[in-house]
Amino acid sequence: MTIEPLYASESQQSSTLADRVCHEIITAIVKGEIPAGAKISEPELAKTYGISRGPLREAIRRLEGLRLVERKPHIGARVVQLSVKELLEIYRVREALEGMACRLAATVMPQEEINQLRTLLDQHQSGIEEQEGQAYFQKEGDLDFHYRIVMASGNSKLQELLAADLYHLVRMYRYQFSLSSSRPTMALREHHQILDAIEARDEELAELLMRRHISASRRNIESKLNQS
Amino acid sequence: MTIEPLYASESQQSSTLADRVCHEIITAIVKGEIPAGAKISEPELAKTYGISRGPLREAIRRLEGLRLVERKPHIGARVVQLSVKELLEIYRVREALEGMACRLAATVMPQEEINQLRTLLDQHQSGIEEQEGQAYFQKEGDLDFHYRIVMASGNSKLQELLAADLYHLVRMYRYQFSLSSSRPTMALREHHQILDAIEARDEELAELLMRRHISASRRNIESKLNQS
DNA sequence: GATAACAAAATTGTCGACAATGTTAGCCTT
DNA sequence: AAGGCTAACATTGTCGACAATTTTGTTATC
Repeated sequence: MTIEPLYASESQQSSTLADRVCHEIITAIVKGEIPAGAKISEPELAKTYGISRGPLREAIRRLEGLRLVERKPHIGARVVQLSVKELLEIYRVREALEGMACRLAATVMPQEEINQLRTLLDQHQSGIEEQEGQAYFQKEGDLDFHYRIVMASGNSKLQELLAADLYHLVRMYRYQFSLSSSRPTMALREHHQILDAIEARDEELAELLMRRHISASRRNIESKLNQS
Repeated sequence: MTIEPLYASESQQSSTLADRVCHEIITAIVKGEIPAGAKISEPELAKTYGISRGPLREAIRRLEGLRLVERKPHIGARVVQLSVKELLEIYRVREALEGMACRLAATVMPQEEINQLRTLLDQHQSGIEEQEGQAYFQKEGDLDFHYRIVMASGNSKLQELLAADLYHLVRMYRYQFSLSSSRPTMALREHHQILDAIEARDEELAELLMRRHISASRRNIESKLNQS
């Protein structure tokens, strides 16, 4: 794994306890170590991370803004409860936003970055063939591709809404339901097609392919979860 | 003014100091009482609102999540600095998201709500004719229309991203630059056309008109700010 | 007069303690 | 025995004080 997921670089130590613990809790929630719907006990978490309740409460306030927890005054905070309806809503929003991101990327993404991303896709290919990195691809690799497209769009608001807000929830849903593309080969081919369109500077096709790609993921999830 | 802006109903007292003060600070920032780029002094603000620094810091953490302030460790928080580039980026994002919201609203918005919204537009009309409510329309009325469309979309993620996050910034930009539709009559006509399309359950047209409406606003801002 | 090093002040970060609210368990009444 | 009241407990909300870091102001040197 030579190229690391970009968003994992959030793991910088940020010199303040509240920020550091905030990232740790995000990871814990995303990976399900703190299960969905669980109550967040301030004294307990404070002890777990070895900090006081002050910084911890600040961290919880940020988690609230990220929609990872829901707070009720004088009652406490709970990890957000997952619903299939909301997951599908997120995918509809992603369709609109990432379609736009992809169109922008087709215009402004430097050739250098395109080459790097192509390399990343090749690594995903190897991972799938060897069956060893499949879990990685399912859980993180796919989103890493999307992440880079979004960052390449050059629209900072788009970057904030998707990469800083929505993607935490998407990752969480994937870990929880342990679903997400049971179609890694197909998804990877679509990634290549999208990148081809970007490299060809074909805005319209790039947007279309991205929307179709996300739409396919959504329908995949839909059928999987409806049958159960 | 019989129908109040819906998002103004955030002014509920939320039984905890941090939440209450958070809303107060949001209003102060949006209206420019705390000017853009200004440093947020914790002791000073704490004294202003008569609270301790604990809840205040929690409030600041939420403002950070709303992108209304930027925080640097050990240095402090500053009100976000406005840039024309970002404002235009927001409008591009709104084009995508509100276009989608409008398409959804065309499908699911109850006739009852459509009628209410039509009444609201009539009030805007009176306000413009009498020239008395023009300032209101420019600053809040327009966004209130958009707010209701978004809420009518039924997609909770869309509602969160737009109404809970982006709209604070949009309102702030409008107050700061004291710009926004110097074309209230034209904008109002477009609002009616959009509502017509929703009432006719014409998804495609509704989305198209909303995108065009926001795009026109953006170009209006663009030309205004480029000439200066 | 300008610059660098140092010291003092102010600000942010963190903590522990107290107050207010919500929850729970036990008791009493019906 | 079931339901409601009460009191004890636990948790959240708030505060003031202390520690760490940055900024500011001063002084001495070049």
